[in-house]
Amino acid sequence: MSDIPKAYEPQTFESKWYQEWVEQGSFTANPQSSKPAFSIVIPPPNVTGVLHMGHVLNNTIQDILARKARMDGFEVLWLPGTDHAGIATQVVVEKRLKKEQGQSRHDLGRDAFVEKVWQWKEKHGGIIIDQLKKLGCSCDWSRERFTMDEGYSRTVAQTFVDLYEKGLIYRGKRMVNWCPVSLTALSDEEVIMKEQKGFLYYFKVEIEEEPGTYLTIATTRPETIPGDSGIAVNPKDPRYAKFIGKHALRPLPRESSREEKRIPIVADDHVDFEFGTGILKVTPAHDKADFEIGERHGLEVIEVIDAGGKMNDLAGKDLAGLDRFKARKLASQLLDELGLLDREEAYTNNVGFSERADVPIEPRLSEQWFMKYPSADLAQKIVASEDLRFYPDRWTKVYDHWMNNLQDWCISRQLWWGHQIPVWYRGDEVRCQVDSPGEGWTQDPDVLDTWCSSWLWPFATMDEATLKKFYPTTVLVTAPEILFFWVARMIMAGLEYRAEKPFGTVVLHGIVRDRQGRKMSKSLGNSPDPLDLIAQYGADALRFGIMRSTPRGQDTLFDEQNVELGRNFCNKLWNACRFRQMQGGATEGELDETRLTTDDKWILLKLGQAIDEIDAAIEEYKLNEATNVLYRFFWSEYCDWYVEASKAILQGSNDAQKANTLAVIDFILGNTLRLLHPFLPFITEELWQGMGFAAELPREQGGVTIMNARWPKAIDQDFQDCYGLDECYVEFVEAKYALVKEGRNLRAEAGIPSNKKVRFVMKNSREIMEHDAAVLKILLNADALEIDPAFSAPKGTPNVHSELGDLYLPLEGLVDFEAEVNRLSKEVEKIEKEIEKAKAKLNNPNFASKAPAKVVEEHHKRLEEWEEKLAHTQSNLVAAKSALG
RNA sequence: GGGCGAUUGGCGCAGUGGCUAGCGCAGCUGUUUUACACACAGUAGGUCGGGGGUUCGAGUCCCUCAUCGCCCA
Repeated sequence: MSDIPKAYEPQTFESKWYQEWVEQGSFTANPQSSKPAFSIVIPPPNVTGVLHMGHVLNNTIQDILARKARMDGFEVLWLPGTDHAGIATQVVVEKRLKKEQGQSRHDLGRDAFVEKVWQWKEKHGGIIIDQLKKLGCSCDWSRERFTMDEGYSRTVAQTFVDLYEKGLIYRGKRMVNWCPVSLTALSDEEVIMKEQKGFLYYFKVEIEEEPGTYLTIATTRPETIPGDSGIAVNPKDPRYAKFIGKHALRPLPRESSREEKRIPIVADDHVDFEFGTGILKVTPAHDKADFEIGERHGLEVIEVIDAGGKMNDLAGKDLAGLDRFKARKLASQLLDELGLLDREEAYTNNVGFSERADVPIEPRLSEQWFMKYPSADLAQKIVASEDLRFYPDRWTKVYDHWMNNLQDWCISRQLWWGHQIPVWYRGDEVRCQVDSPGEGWTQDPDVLDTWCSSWLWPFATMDEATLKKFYPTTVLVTAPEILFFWVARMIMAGLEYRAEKPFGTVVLHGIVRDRQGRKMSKSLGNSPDPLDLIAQYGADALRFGIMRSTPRGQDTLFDEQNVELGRNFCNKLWNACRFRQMQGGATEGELDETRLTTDDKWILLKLGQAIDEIDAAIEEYKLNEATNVLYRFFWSEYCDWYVEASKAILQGSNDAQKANTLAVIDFILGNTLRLLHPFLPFITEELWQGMGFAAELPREQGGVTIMNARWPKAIDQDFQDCYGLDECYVEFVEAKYALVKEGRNLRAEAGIPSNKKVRFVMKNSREIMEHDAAVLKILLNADALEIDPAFSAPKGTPNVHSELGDLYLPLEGLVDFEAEVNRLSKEVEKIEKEIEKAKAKLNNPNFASKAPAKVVEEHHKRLEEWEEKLAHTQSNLVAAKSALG
């Protein structure tokens, strides 16, 4: 590091170190290791995906935890991989096929299409993995897994067979959420409720038994009228009781015969009499609640919308062939023409949308595979008993609520890309087994929901030896969005198949939003490309920026400024190391207790405090807090105060003292680099090597890479005793620095530029040692600092009062007394207010009698301090006034 | 409709019932001083969403209302 560039240029070393780490095998987990295990499985990103800010946040957290654990002496496994993402991937490849060859998947046929998807995956599936490497993720790439790997797929199939044999998987004709664009069933979790502005159509039906009598029904979906097979009212609703058991005439299709139009009026408790007119049209084929009502009353199921969302022949001549939304308009028109449309009202309701295709789902009766969740009770208990913990812990309630309302899981998808269901048919025979029973058997064409494979991720990715060492995993880091999709299901799968929880802790982080709080999305164009940010600022800067701005468990409002701030921090670190290098001298000298200055003791104690705070923060997964402590310690405490103070020695001529200061600096920097390494892996490695810290250490303590360095130890009592680190030095040094601030303020008030050297006089009230005087001088940028306990200043000399004494800025006729009077008057006013407040409190007899003695005493002391300050300021004010004349 | 969360200087956030409510960014003023202008120094800016209550004492605890966000129906 002889030739360090002035500015921090991450591009010059980030990829170099990553390659080095991989070549050294630093990320590889050894199941035979005798060290304690720490393991994380990555939430596998979609194989079709590209890195977005959410991944950056998610993986940075995991990397911090993994790197910290390595430094703590754990054998770490961070297991990476990707997810085959059934619908998303199939759609991507289908679109491509259409564009490039003008073909649909049906033109190719199933086998050829699946082959195409594999080709696509081989070619493009590695993109996101490469991007994670750019971010610095220390995953064990030798164990990279894909949910469609052969071994993994087999486990998925075996699990299906097992649950089938246990009677937990069954096939049935049910109402499912159907996506008319993807042409597949979806699970409840894949349906997103969205508010939609629409209309409530009020239409009339005639009572068959009472010609001329009409009932008015409100519906949001008049196009489904041809599918109505009944009318329902609440039996407790007096308005309609007399119609129960009679029949209504369904107005559509128009061409139906009177007999075909005749539908029964039934009584059902589930009808809400507040909604609309309190009368419900029942369409069992196209609404889940209606289906249930239909079942209770034996109503016919009339399907009028096909799989693609178009009206079929049963919808009647007028509507057949139309898209469902066009049909809605036409249906209301037809009702109007028939004189049966009473009115339309604007109405906002919640409509379920397909998560993937972003179109309204169509409830549809179809033959699907369903799963009753295994080990659900245990899964609920293990979280309730805190044997498995969520951070932040409020998510336990959300989890619990979902677990209390478990619905069977629709696991079949009408796709080609995925794990084909291991069920075989020959004539009427059905067999559930992993491999084909032989000739003449055909496999169920459906594939499994992607989550029905990824729920096995924490163990299906590991071989026996790995499981033995690393299962259950230590922590799972993910977003609450997939608490039900994935986390809850993994818990159940883990308990069922490993008889053990899949992870001890779940860390749930927020969503990355833009500055205005909007979710980042491609269509809004508000999502920056992390790779661009890395190219511009460096991966470390991106990591630091996002961690520093991410409140625990709350959403992150992302602003590129955060990354810039991260870059600035790296630049500061870079230059602080550069400054050390420029002082020359050997690295890592021993600390000599007898030569430690008050500033040395202060910074060592501050380091100790920072280590304690960082340890505590990481322990609770408050990584932003840890980041902030690092920022504060390094920038404000070390650079702004300690380094500046150390110049009093480094620019002096005492070589032995200089060497000791350098030893303190090396001690602090060595610790700081290690503390920062999990957050900023690249720059810390570059500097660790460049500063020569690596050279002197054994391999397992950071000799080869900072990755293996030991996490800093707390500055414990032994250390403090050994180096005479008493808390009284913190107090003294902070009083010293407070005096510096006051003195600098005096200069600024007097309009003296910060680079102009001036003379100060200190009338000290406590003993000031030579070193401390030198530090005061350099920090005040004074050309002279006289220490004179008997100093008598000319009247009106600007001065400040402090714990260590009074500091005067003799200006010989240059004082602007008017400004001074102004400033001091304000000061007096402020102090008087504080005194009033303190007095009021102390004069309250209840305060004296009920508050703890310690608090009362503190208030007395505070009052005294204020009064002393007031006296001083007032005398200054009087002097300034008299000088003014 | 049910649940969860948020509300503290312009912005983003900290704040175990008790120091003068902190921090960072942005702002303003000054400075190219020998690590860093991606910097340094100084400085302004807040009756802690409203209202009640408990308490000697409330940003902090309780009740209530309001606004915003998320999840579930």
